[in-house]
Amino acid sequence: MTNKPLFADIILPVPLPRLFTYAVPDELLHLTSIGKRVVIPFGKKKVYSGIVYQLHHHKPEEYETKDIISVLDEEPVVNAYQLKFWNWLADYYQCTLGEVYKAALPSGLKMESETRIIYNTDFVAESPLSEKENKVLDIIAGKKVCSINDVNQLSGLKNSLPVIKRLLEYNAVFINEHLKESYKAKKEKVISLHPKCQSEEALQQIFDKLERAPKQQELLMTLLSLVGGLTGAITNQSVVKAELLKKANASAAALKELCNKEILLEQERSIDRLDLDEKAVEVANALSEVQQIAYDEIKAGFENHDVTLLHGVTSGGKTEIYIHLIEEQLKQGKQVLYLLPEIALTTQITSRLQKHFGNKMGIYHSKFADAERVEVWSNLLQQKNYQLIVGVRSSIFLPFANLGLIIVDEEHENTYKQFDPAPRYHARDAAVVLAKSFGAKTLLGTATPSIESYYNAQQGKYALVELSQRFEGIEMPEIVAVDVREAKRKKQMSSHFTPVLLEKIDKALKNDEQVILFQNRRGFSPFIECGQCAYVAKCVNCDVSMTYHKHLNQLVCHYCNHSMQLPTVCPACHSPAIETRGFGTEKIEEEMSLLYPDHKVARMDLDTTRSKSGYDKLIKKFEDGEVHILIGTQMISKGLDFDNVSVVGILNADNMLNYPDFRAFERSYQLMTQVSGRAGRKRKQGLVVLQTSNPKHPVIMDVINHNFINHYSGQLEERQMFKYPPFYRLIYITVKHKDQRVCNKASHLLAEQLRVIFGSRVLGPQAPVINRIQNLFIKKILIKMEKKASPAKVKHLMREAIFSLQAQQEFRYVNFQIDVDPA
DNA sequence: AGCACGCCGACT
DNA sequence: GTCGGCGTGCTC
Repeated sequence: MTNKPLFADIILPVPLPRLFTYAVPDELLHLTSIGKRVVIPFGKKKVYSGIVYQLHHHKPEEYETKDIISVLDEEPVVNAYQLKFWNWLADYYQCTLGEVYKAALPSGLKMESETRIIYNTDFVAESPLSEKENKVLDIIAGKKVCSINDVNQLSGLKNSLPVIKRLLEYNAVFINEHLKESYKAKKEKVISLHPKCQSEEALQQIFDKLERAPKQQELLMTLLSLVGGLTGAITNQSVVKAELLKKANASAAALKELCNKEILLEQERSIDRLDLDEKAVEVANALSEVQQIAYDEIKAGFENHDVTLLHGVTSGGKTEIYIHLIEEQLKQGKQVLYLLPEIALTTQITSRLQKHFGNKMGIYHSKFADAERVEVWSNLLQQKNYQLIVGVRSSIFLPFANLGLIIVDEEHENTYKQFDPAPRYHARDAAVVLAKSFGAKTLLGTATPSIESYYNAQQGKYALVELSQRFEGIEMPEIVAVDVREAKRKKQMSSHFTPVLLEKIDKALKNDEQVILFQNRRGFSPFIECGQCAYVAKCVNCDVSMTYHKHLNQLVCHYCNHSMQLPTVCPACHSPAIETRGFGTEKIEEEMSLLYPDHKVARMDLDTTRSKSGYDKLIKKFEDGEVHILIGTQMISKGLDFDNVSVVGILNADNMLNYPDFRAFERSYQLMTQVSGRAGRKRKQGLVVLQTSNPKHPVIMDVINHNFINHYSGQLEERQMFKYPPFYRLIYITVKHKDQRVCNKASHLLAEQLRVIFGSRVLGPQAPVINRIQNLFIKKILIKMEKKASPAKVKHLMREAIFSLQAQQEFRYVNFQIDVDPA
């Protein structure tokens, strides 16, 4: 048999729309297989790790292949289900496999080369070096081995590359490309009883021998108590070294002595950071009658549907139903994925689930260290203990092997849609596809279904289960709309608060109850304006006004984070009459503190919860009653349960409703209903005060009446009339370029070209509300396709049009990005 | 996307 | 002259 040379098509973390073919050298033949990571040279000097996508014998003709350097894995890190799923994603959301790869793997499993500069200790200069060369060489000599970045930083030079290059020519330094693997298994030292001493008699003798060494004796005693007594010690249980020393208050020397005497044994154990011990697990609570009915209906729905939508009111006890469903899957040895929007994935929900599923449950969260994500990944890969994964959007990429169920909680949340960078995927929709590939079911749960999902349910594509009673007979909150315009006219407003709201807050605080105030805008005020000449401070990079943040005393751009000092006089007319306009959470916080000096006010928004602990701490404080008034952005609307909130205030319902987007009403309804759901628990009806200048607005009426169906049918009618989802499929093409003229021209030509094929389905190009972000001008083209049109064909034609445009010199650097099913 | 290469103006 | 900016082309 002749051995034909083998080639591998590799997925690389580069945004190029193709795979790269490498030759598999003979010595790696038996090691190379699909789904494994391989190290390959790329370009002149880069080294990457990529994923083997397929193997074949077709030698590429147009170019010489390079060889694979090495194979990193003994077993594939990506399985066949995943590769199939990646393919679907790349195709549906119009991105490259490389982009999917980048999004899918935790960075610890991706490796990029880093150039290392190594000092030549034998170097003797033949001719004197320049000042710069000397400086750089000294730095390298000092560190022996360093990266280009190190040199740049330490030398203060903007670009030290040319200098390094010259040093390289003199042979003063060497260079090698080194793959760095950022993930390292964490190790810890553990102590156990030495095997020689693992019997009762042996221990007795040892204690006798140690009579004159009380410190060592105490150490041994402590070990015994920590492992749970004599039996624990004899069955070889171990204790973390640091913990033992601390508990016994002993010195390392004493411990060393015991190890030398072969009484104790010190070993290194790589900890998974995951607890592998079986934990006591709580049995799930029995379902209430209503919950039981919903549970049965969900199961019945799965009989003949792949997807079931559970429409259950806020605090209807959905989680309890989920727990029962998960339990059932785990009993059958199936895996479950429980998806939550980023912000809702809090200790509140995870600890509740952990009680039931103990160490069978893994958490996949973007705020966790990457190492922990790698561990979740490998735990699943090796099919260790994890059977339930609770995670955010990106957990759909985990290496599942036999999924039985995916739960998408808060299905309506738009944070399931990734916007930047590609892949611009919707985790809910992708989850349905993922589940299908396993023959598994998907459960969508929410109190405020998205129009799309509810439509699918109404059409019979999804099964629909309604859970309309709140858990334990808690009443739905009473919602009152207060007319801000009228209050303003009557001069009754104190700042941004109507008398009704203040009165209710007073009452709640007097009763020792808590208050939540919702304002969907962070910062102090959304813009500052000169009272003299109407100058408004704008971002230098983006076409937006700068938001004033008082605690920083700075103006911040919410699009690019550019910040600047607050001017003391107007930059345009030099008048000192600079005024803040509008209001954000920060201002509300300040005003509340002034109005209620005896109560603790806290604010929860992006600025106060940048860290994971910041968020948890705030919630804990509020739960413990340390904070009486909580002010927040939409963050507070998501999946939080508080026991003692009697009043919720929505400070400005209008700015959501007026947002120029076809989903503005849908989103407003969802947001207001979800925020309202935070009010009232345990035998007491909560109150929601909704401040608006248009109390008769249909969306507000629907919120007040808890009338989802009316809201839904109204929206559906509009969607049909104006050609929006669920009747039409939307695709946005965003055109970006730093030169406005080029951007305009490119977008016009593209729209024209598309119109030839798609006619009036093409809208635009239009300048978005914010037409410049980070110095790039933006135009948008919208394509509205009938649902029945083949998306594959549409996308193909669209790609062709973009491709032909990009082939023109003028538009070579124009950036086109495609967003399928935009949120 | 990076990153090298090469051309050009600015400044010791 | 060299430093650094930026436009252009390439990656199996």
